[in-house]
Amino acid sequence: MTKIIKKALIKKTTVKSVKSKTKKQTKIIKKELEPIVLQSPRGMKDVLPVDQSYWEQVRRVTEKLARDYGFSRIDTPAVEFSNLFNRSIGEGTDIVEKELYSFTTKGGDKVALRPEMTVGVVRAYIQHGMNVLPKPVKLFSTGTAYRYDRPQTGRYREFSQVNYESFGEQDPILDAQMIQVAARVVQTLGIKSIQIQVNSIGCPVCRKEYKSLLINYLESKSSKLCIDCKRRKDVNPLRALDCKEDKCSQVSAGAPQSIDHLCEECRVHFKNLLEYLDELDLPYIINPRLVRGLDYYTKTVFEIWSGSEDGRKSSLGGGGRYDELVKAIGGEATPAIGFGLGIERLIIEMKRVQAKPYRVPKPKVFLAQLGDLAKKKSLKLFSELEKSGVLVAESFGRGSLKSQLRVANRLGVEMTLILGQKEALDKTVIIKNMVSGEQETVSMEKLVDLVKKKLKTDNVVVYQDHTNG
RNA sequence: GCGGCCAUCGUCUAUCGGCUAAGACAUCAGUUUGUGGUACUGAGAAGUUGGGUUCGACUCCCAGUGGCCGCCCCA
Repeated sequence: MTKIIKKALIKKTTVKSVKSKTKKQTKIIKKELEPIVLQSPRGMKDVLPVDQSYWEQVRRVTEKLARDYGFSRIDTPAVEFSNLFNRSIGEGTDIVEKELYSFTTKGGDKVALRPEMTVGVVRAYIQHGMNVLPKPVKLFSTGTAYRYDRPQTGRYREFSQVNYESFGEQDPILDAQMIQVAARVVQTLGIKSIQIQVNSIGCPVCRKEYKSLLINYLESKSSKLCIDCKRRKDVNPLRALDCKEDKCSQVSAGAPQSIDHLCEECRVHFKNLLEYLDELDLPYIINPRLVRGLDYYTKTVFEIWSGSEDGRKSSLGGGGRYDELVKAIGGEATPAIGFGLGIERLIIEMKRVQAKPYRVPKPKVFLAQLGDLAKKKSLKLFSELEKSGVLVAESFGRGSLKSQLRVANRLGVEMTLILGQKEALDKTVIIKNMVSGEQETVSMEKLVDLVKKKLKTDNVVVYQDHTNG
């Protein structure tokens, strides 16, 4: 970025010295001053038309399930005050420490692009006094989030999430239901083989005790840890349990596990959750080393993983309970739980398992026009068809009938309406059946109804064939 | 933030220290002007950027940029 500006500045000065007097040349020079890089910023992708069928499918499924499970939609800004994230996600976390897109506005406000969805929803919940609504308050949101890290497949600096949050209910039945919703979303999208990982990291009280226990343990085995984990044991000891180094996993195998050191309340909560999950027939595995990268979680944490056997597994999303968060950022104490799923990751997985995307309806009628008068009339005819609900394709810019029919053929339409000079004068239109090639001339007045009728008849035939077969 | 691999038309690929950079698919136009497919003809379309080595670089070297993979982290 700075490089480009520098380059431009350098060019500017050199150009000035050889600046010509003619206007034309100045114009060309001006163009050179601001080189436009034809490339989206790092880690940010265009979602192209060819991919929209997958996105549309995700939108449909996630929104429908949100409604089915009683979630109301909420949209919050992509930008929030920086300290909202610092306090809730945690000062020491990677997300805040090195991945936050933060900047100061012209007015001097310190703001940041949201690195996840939950915190903004919680802020909105408090700000708008949603605590007066009947509990639980269930909110669904979807949008982009931003993290400044190194892009890879399924990991972008701008990425999209769907997010489900529920406020005001502490019963573990809700934990189970949220996990169920997450699994439902993923599986409804066609990703059947998934793995649900659950864990409990306790409440602030028992987690603190467990933490010091773990630190003591790691301290005693310090010599057997890798360099990273030596650092981790002080910063975030729970992370050391997740290290892939051989020697570290040996150490962590013998390490105290958080679920063995929960307080009575947390232990019962977790036990009940597991019972609900059993009741739901949701297969899960307890991953005692599942910790999440955000500080606000308490008790239940979970992740949904794609279940590919060929090695490559990726987390599609996750979430957990955050009973302390609402109070921590200024609301009244409210138990809550939520989860997010990464849309890009869902789509990667859908493609991998060849899940069906949403089929966008295609036009079955093509409108071809020939000659000046017909061209003028065709514009209105098109809109009349559109208004009556008929999907029509056209290629008004093309001159020859031949090339228009070629397009019609390639689009695979059922019929082409031909409006030529002669027809325009007679107020008629030719209907050409693209399968049989038969043509008939009909009056302009009857056209719309006739087209609709023809399409309908065809559809009926299709349905009949279907049921009989 | 660290390490590794990669970079040619819209897409996929080829080639070479001398390049007028080749092909396929796709696109557009046409094959006597009011009818689709196939076929045929033609057109447009590329070396990521900046330096260096060299008589000469798309090709070799360095850096930037971007992508991919691993770590870290996570969606």
